[in-house]
Amino acid sequence: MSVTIKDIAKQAGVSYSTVSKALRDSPLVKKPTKTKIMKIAEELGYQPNVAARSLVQKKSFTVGVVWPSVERVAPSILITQINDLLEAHSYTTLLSINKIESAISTFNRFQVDAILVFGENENDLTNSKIQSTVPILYYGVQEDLRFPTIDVNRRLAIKLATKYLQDIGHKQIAFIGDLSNFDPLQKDKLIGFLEAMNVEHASDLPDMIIPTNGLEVHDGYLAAKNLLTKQSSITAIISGSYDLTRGILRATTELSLKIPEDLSIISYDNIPQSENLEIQLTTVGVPITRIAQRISETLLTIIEGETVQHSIILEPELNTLDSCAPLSNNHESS
Amino acid sequence: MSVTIKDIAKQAGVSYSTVSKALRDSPLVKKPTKTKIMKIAEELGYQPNVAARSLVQKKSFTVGVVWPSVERVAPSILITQINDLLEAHSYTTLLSINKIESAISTFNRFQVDAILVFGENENDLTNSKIQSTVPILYYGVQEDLRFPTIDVNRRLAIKLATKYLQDIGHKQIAFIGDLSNFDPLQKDKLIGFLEAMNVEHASDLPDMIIPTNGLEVHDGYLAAKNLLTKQSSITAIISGSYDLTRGILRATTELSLKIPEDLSIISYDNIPQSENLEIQLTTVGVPITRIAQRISETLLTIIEGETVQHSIILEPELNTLDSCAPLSNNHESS
DNA sequence: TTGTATGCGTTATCAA
DNA sequence: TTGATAACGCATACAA
Repeated sequence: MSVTIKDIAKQAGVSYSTVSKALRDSPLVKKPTKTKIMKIAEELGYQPNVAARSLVQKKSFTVGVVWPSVERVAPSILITQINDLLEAHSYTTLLSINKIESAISTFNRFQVDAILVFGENENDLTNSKIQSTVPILYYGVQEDLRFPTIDVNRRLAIKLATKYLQDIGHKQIAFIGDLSNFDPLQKDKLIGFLEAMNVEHASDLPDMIIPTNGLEVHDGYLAAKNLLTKQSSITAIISGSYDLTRGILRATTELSLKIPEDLSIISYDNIPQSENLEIQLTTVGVPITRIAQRISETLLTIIEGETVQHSIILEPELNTLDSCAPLSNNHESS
Repeated sequence: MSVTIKDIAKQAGVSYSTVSKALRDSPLVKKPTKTKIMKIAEELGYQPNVAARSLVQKKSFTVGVVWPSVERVAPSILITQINDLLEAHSYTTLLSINKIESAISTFNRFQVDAILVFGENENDLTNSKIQSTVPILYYGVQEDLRFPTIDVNRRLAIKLATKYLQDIGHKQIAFIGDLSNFDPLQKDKLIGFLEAMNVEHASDLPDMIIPTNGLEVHDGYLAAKNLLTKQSSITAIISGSYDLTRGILRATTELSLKIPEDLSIISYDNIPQSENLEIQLTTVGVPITRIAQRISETLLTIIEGETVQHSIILEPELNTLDSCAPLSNNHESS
């Protein structure tokens, strides 16, 4: 049986409405009474009942996050950051790993103040009839045109990377990315590459597009090892993800290739380089902190009932560090 | 503004208490009235308000899951299964990725019916004063002696595996596991190995204990490749995790080793083999379905207010498939 | 500065 | 078979 404000009131010898005010730090309560009440609440281990509060306030100070694919590691850092940001505004986040429809329904019953949806990229179920009184924000994929969406411009990211390499003289540039599933997010990166390379189809650059069988470290390793042992004309690599890059670096180390002297590398990446790699990577992408920031802001905005831009696209930035070098002449002749 | 039973009552021309009964499918309401009400509720997109319901019922039909380290992939399959199992009993699960203390506090305010904690293995904060009106169940690590815990017997798992290999004639058995962090869960596996091998310390078997630098596929790959290229006396490998095993298999494939003819392998594993490996692995561990089953049951039991065994240890099973073979004489001589 | 009364949406008890 | 009403825990407008 949990303790209520009435229990505190009894202990403190005041009315329970006074307790309610005191706990909310209202100026309508004298300091001594307030401190006394606070102390008793503390002692009794009082926890305000969210149900009761949200019933009267019509607000739960809670954001529901729909996360149907827990297995995927990538968004987990993002979630953590969003959680922290929202917490600073005294919002709690709660996750549901149910299917999107049922999760949204749950959150509606719980009267959360907003819902953030991490879409499943696999199946775009635009047909599903989502009913929600609560405002919804999508991240990643536009699944439902009725609700605003935030996404990052992956295509431009890879395009930027490619152009940069071209600017510093590279022509033989390889793109290593996962094209094994029909993940539109991964495909988009390839398109950015094709655009920068000024070709229509992937088949126009058979030697420069190196598909992997997944997004794991080892996939990058295999692709790079394969590429670098048999083909020496490549002077730069663009990697579609951080994990692939780690694999690529393992391959170059094994082959005793020096970065950036023998090979330039740019990695698509959102995550600030926490792990100490052998080298400071040149990366391209939208920093995850910026994504988290923008999502949190937008969430708070739609909670206020204000409307937001329907489709928010976050633009990537190139972060030039040590893993790229201009193409020197002696390199070209090798 | 969401629709309430009063809105439905008005539409249907009945009292709202009748609506309440009808929606709960009470026998106290005539069929025609019931169907009529149901229909209107449907049309209006009615969603029952959990706050109001749990306020009066003192029950939210919700289980809170504390999951402070979203990044870790391993438990995610488990959570998914538990979620499904509980859903079948009409319970909803909600996850929190906050720190354990704050997550538990949140769930208390939400008046969930039970809390499941996936402990952080890194820091055992037994000292933290956790206040909870709601019953708690720990999984993995016993962090707080006041609450019941479910765990799997990793030590026995590896011991079983080792003994089995010994039974079929192997003597030169290697254990590949992650000992890089001070993760007690991983350490426990090593102890099982040492017990079966009948030695006190890891230093007694320098050539047979192969530590990796992590639990990733590539870590297993490196360890195995290193081991198998320089040391040929090993006839069997016990792998501390499924991912390590995948790496090990890549190494053996590269080295053209035949499993089980040239080398026997047993993998620690909870997950039913979904991925089609080249070979049907002999595995040891507690099947994840069994873990999920037991956790769900226990959760439901403590929700009923009944007490459960304080420390539940799930015992592993050996699942002998194709990756192990008795040690033949010609092998021994090689 | 404190206390009283009302209502949030729902279930449950009792009366009709 | 239906309807009126109290109660859940809390916040708040209003009275004291």
